[in-house]
Amino acid sequence: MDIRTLCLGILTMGDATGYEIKKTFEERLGLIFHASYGSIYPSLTKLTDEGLVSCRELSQEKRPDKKIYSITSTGRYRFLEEITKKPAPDRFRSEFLATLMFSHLLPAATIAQLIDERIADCRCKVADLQADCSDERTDTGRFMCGYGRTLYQAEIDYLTENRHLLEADALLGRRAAE
Amino acid sequence: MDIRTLCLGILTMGDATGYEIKKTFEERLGLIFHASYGSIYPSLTKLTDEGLVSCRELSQEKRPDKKIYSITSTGRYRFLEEITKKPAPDRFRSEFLATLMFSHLLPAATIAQLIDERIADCRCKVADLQADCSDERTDTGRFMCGYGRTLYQAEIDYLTENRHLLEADALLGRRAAE
DNA sequence: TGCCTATATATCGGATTGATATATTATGAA
DNA sequence: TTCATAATATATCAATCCGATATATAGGCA
Repeated sequence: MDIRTLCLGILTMGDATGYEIKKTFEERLGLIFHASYGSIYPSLTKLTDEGLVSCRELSQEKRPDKKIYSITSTGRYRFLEEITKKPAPDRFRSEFLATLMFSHLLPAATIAQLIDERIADCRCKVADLQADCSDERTDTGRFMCGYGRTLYQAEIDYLTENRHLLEADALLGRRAAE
Repeated sequence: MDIRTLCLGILTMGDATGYEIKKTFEERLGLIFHASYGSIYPSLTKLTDEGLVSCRELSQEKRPDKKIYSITSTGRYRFLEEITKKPAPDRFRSEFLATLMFSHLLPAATIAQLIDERIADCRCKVADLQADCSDERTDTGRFMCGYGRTLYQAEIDYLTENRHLLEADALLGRRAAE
């Protein structure tokens, strides 16, 4: 599944412009999938060429012109085909964890600060998700919020209980380097 | 932090060939960061050009020739600079969750099977990490294993307790489509 | 007045993936 | 025995995607 397919998915929920699709990615898929204009606009052009979406232009007076995209019936069928395929494994990349892998090369205070900031970030995300959840009207929406909240909370708990392991390696590494 | 930097980090642990660096990514950074040959080999070439690593060639009799890379002192310094920077936010992409976002378009049985398979995958990963953990000799290694295990277990628990929310939406969606 | 945010489209360089090519040996199954 | 495939090793290519940047207008606010 690529961004082209997910644009199609977003259009099953209603017509939208490229700009609105970007907002949907941020607001509703933020936990799951990211997409930039640099991939969304070319996707929409390609989908139009393939007849999976249609496009009507709307000139506005006080705003730049809009291109409003609608999914076609071919597009709807293609999207169903795509989401019926076995999903590819998750892709994950964490510079935070990559840094922690080298704890023994860093001062213990740096590691401590890094973890403090991470925990603060996670708490912030838990709070945001908690707030969003009450606005969600579907069970699927609530499921997604809960999913994020649970995993962020699990991370907070794990970091709090096990950070001493890294802080110990940072101290040992320093001593070894002296 | 890019793959170039992480190759440098792996070389702080000892000399290695491109092939061995790839194995290290899979075995020790599998949870955290992925890299393919298509990014590792060009990285090593560039790092050599920049003087951050050095390279000696070793012709082998019963194997293809090796290029063994070593980090230089400039490289070591550069790596420390890089990991002292504030880490960029995690990048995450899940086709599994993206599919679940559209539960209402799929039969309840498909959703159920998808979640069953996901739980099986997670259990498998928890078991692998459990086994790996006993081989780890550093606190940092044990911390990383524990981190993965905790998050996969949290996912299993959440899916088990909340899958009914999605299965309900799948049934509702079907009924609405009829 | 100046600055930021929001609306809206578009493109470009650079990073990265996944597949493929090439070549040899070892291992295990049929 | 024979066939397949895993392991060792390097390298490149098309396609994908991100982050930054360009362009333009309007509204809010200090």
